[in-house]
Amino acid sequence: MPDVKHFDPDAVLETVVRLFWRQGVATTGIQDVVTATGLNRSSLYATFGGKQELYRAALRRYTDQRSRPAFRSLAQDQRGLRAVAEFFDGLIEARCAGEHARWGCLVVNAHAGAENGDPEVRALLDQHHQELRDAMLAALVTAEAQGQLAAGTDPGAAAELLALLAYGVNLRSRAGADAGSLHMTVTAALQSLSSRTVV
Amino acid sequence: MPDVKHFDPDAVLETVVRLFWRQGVATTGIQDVVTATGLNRSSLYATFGGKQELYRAALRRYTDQRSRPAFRSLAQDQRGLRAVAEFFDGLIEARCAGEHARWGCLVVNAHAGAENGDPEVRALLDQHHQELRDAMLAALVTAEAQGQLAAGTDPGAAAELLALLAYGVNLRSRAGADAGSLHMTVTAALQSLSSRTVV
DNA sequence: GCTATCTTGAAACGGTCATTCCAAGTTAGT
DNA sequence: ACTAACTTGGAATGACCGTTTCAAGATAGC
Repeated sequence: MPDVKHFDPDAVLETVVRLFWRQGVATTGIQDVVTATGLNRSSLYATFGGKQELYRAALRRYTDQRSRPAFRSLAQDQRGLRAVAEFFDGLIEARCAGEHARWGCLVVNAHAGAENGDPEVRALLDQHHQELRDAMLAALVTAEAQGQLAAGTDPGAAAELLALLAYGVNLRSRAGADAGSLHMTVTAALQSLSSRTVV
Repeated sequence: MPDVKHFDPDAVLETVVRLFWRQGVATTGIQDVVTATGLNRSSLYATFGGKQELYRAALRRYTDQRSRPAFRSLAQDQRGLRAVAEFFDGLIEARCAGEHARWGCLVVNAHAGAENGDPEVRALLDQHHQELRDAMLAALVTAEAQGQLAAGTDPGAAAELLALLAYGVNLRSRAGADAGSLHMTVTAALQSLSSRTVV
């Protein structure tokens, strides 16, 4: 009986993700969203609710579609430190060149804003961090089993270290950090964790 | 002949720093500044100019009064890796407890916002990064001279690594990261850089 | 005490913010 | 074709944004 939506909510949300990602939440107005998506306020509010709910939905979509797949392939990669190195290679490439260059990471950016006061947002940040750390841990456990880790290295602590390093890469890339310098830094980190038999 | 200011611009700026630091720039209105400082719009604009100039001044004050002194004492500390460890200890303590707990770092937060589009802000971020890296480097060169670094460790790359780690600590602490976990991570990082003769 | 020069208080500026409302339009089942 | 249920366009909401303006007040040198 009812009328049906004249747009694809998923495509709209993807547009919103990119808006918040590039410009930040606080500096992006509902008018920007209306202009970029082409739909009007009524449809926007009826579909997603207000701005904060829209931001939460964007954050969820970002982690679902971008973060988690990358974490999954890292966790499943059986090559140990090589897997970690390639994860960072892809990250740096995506952050410094191409369509999303200098956008950083939506989740990392969210840490710095005032929007992390929202408990639901905070929970998403924590979940994202845990998933990143766990993926690193899986790769490091594999590396350890293959004798790639330096003696006495705690995979758990090293996983947390690499996760924080990823935050740093995301942050600095947004301010224009040089890709070569970031690559060098990651290489140094991995070398410091590795037994010197592999490099 | 003229009248003289009825307030201390330096004290006002310190109040503004804390406002921007805690709440973020985008979410802090001029009205918030007026309320927090007690002075009115005329005096505010006559003394500091508009909001963007006020923010730039706050950033300069933050780096002058908070970042740079910490960097200086790190660079001058002759104990090598121990100096680095204490730098991070102080950082984590300041970020997770006390008056500024969960505020993160004003400069790190600035990376994520839209305000880094301002060339002058961008320059401040780059300068801050360089000073942090240089301080780390000085400590690491000292460590190397004392045989504290693992063979084959490049102090320059390691300095950059530790700088990025500091960004990660600042970011995650703002989202409520546990101090103990951060300490553990820093310890793991330093251990991975150290020759196993010292711990 | 007068004056030149600055500061201060308070109101007002146009613009943009997120959100709401409602009449008109569209659809699917009867 | 009629209707119930929903969507859409577009205007309107009041609140707040950063900034400007200007008359009144305060100060230091004469």
